[in-house]
Amino acid sequence: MIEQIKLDLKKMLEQAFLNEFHTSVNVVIEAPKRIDQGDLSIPVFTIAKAISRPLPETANHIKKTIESSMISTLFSELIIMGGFFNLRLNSTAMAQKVIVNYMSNQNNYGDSTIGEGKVVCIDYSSPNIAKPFSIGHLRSTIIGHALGNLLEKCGYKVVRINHLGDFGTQFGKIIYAYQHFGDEEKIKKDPINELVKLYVEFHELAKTNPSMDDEARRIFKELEQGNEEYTALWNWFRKVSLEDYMQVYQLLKVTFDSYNGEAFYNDKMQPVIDELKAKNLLKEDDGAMIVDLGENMPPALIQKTDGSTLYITRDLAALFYRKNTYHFDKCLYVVGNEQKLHFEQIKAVLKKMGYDYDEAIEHINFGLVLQDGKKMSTRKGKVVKLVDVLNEAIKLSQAYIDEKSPLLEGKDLIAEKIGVSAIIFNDLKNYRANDFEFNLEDMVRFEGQTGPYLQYTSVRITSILNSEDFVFDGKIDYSILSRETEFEIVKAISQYQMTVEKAALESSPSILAKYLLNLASLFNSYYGKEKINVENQLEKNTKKHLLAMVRTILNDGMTLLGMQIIEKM
RNA sequence: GACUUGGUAGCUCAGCUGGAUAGAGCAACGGCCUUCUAAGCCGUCGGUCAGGAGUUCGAAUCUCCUCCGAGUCGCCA
Repeated sequence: MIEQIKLDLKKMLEQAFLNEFHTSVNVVIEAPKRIDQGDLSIPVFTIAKAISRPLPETANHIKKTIESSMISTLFSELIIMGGFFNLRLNSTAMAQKVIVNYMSNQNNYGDSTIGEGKVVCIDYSSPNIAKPFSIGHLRSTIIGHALGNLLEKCGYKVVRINHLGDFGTQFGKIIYAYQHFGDEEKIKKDPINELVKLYVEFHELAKTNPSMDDEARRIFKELEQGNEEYTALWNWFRKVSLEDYMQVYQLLKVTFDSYNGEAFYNDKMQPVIDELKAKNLLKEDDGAMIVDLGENMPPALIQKTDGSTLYITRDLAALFYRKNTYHFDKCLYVVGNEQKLHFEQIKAVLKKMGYDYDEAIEHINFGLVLQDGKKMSTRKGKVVKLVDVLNEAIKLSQAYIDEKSPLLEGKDLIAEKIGVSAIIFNDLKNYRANDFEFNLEDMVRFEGQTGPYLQYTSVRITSILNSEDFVFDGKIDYSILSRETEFEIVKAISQYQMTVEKAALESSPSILAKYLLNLASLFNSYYGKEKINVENQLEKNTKKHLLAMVRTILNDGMTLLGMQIIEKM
């Protein structure tokens, strides 16, 4: 709502300057850093320069223009402060608008229509079969899930795709290892760990025995061509791995529309290769088939010397399949920073093939999960399992509950919701592209800018609202909402929708996360100095309206991020 | 070496299409529970925004150079 006012003001002023000075100026309107500087601020420097007038004259001109305009009633004060022109909003009028707007959208407050009629595919989570669900996949899962929710809130139709890493040379290696030194019983008992052991062992031995790599490649090639023995093993590995991942998805409450992984595209790659050939883009180089992408980018390797395919070949097949099946307007890939080049290459190949939707493909990159400042690697066996981290967080929140509210009913489920949500929020509160040092202590922290802080805030409000019947009836004393402390909260409430849209458009859940922290902090300060359940009925009712709106937003926002809402803690 | 990305308080990070006195949380220290949940609130301490030069009325933000970390650079994904 504030955004709308800014926009109206900007347009009005720019038009006025155009009319009077025949100059097109860019009027910038921002929020001042300090409350005593008003609600909105316009730096006058550039405008004065554009119309070649002194600062004071320009500022006065702005003042007169606003005073004589249709929107003058929106403001209660116009202040000239040095080179800045500051405005204070008419808080009563503003508060009324916010309440009316809220009452007419109570069940879907903040919903946006910017994505109506558009389809977005999101490729996220995508763990590698036969490997543990790592902390890196956790990031992809959490970010992708939140983005899906944000986009849906904005009206997009979202297709959630778990592009399982269920194919590739790694399977040649694991099958080789299994056949040479594997043990069926052990795998049945502890599938993923045993498979990882085999994989790690393979790499150890292959260091001194390079022919093993050739052998693994051969096995994978035969698997690709349908060898029955290998296919049976592959199916088994896939099945036990998926069962393992499902535990994590259930804990995180994450679901997908499609689990089509790389293997699904096994029979869809030849057409891609044929098309590349037909378009004269494929050329042989050292026995492999590549697409030359010019001097600024390394070539894309489409087919290996032995004829088997690569990651990019499968991703291209997947891309075409998605385009034809879902007719997406955007296709997002929630994948780590280290694959930046890969996606640039995909776009480049697509463009070379003559397709025009390369701009629709977006690599939603995220920071690497580092350990001791270095990338974690499965090959060295240094993997932190996600289930362990989640369980650790749940255990800690159980300890917290036992200490702080030992009589709480349904402790176990609440502990799970707090622990899991803490992990999710910890990941989403920071800008996704930054690297992420793995630190269990930080991940399960329960004080300060954390998931539990948001949940706690919501619970506090619930507790107050439930103390006696409350109905959102709009019976409000606006002189209370227009006071400085309350009005700060009203302003924040009015910015929810804009925040959701921004987070969705920039694929940055952290924007929403920071907003929620700020809103919660505003409430907690307020709670610290104002009593809500006061004698005066109208005052009490007014304050409860404010709280109800804050809670609606907190709960909705947390849900969008993938966190879970609780009523008591 | 080339390209990408980052360097802001002791730690984790916001702020980056140029705007006012650079903000939070954690840690440290001091207050606040006979009153709506103290997983909270209030306060104190903490800064050469890596370094240098430039553009500008104005630079953490833009440009260039240097230093440091990370990632990627054909047969892994």
